[in-house]
Amino acid sequence: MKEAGINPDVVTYNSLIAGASKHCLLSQCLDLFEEMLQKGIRPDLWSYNSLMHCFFKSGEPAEANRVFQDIIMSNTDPSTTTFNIMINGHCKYGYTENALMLFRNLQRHRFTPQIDTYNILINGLCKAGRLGAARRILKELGQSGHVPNAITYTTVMKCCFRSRKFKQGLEIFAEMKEKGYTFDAFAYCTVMGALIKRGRIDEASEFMENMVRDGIELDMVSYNTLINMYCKKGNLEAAYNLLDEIEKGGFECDKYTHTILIDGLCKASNVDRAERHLRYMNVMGFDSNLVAFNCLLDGLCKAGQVDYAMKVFKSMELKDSFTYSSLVHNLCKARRFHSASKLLLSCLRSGVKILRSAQRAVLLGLSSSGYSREASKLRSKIRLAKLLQY
DNA sequence: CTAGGGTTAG
Repeated sequence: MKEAGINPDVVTYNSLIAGASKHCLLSQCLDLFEEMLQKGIRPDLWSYNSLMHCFFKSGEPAEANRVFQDIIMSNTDPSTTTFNIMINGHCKYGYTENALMLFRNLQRHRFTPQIDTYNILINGLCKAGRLGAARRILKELGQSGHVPNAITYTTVMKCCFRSRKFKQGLEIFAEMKEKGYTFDAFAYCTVMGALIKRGRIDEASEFMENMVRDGIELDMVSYNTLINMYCKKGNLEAAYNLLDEIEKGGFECDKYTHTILIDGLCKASNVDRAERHLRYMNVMGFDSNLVAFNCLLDGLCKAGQVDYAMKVFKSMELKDSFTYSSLVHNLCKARRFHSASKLLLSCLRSGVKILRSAQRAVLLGLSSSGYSREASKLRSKIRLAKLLQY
């Protein structure tokens, strides 16, 4: 455009900023913004909305909030999208109270929330584990005169599966069908994912067939679900064949694809190949391989290579509660109760949440192998940590 | 040109 002598305008810059935001390129977002100002092009609400979104996506909620304040203080009126981005961002970073407050403020003013806003809030509350609040908003949605759409249904269904209300989730799916909602890949993948997790592979298979019969084109998430299905069946050959097909079709495998395969290889007792695959993943430079590492760690332990697993564990730069819970469990299984206890203590000190079942395994292991004094010491430390949390 | 639902691990 520059070479052709066409001057970029605000829409040009907004498009670029949106693109950068989509790929989490915060510094490019800011550069574009700066460039725009230097050229004397005034950013509009779209620019600010995108910038806010980019800050949220890049883990800078405080900065996003600052942009929001700027919008409010300036002469530009925020749009519903502005509020939607804020509500979503607040929930994502655990500020569900702020999200709810913003929502209530909207209701008090001239913005009647649209179905999209309800969906965003319900989803945010569900993911933050605030099911009661989510249920209340869902009820309000019903009373508001808006009709829940496919997104609402998928959101609530996913929420049921997450909170282990499996039957209720399937009922929502049935209700969706009954009411004549068209199923898309989102709804199908939600249900298939839940079925696969519970080992009901054949049923998941049937859903996949239905999906194809419905004429829904498979996207990368659907392919990942299918690969996961093959892996859970133990058919790694089929999974790898599909991988080739996907790439021939012009799709690009993502971190989910590779993580699913790594877990599949571990579960098929092929830990060596899993480790090679993880190394390949690292060479490819995926933004996050934490889940893949967690899978490998578990696989190594289950294959009896606990020492090596500990070495890998120490080399990891990123760890989460999955890492610790699974390692503590596996150490107990290997009857290494003192190592498990040490690891559990480090979690208590750093505030990393760890499964209660893993904690119980350590306590039980210590006391049953003649270390009841250590067990009771650990028990009181667990209690203390719990008290300090609040 | 902006937001929102789906796929992975203990």
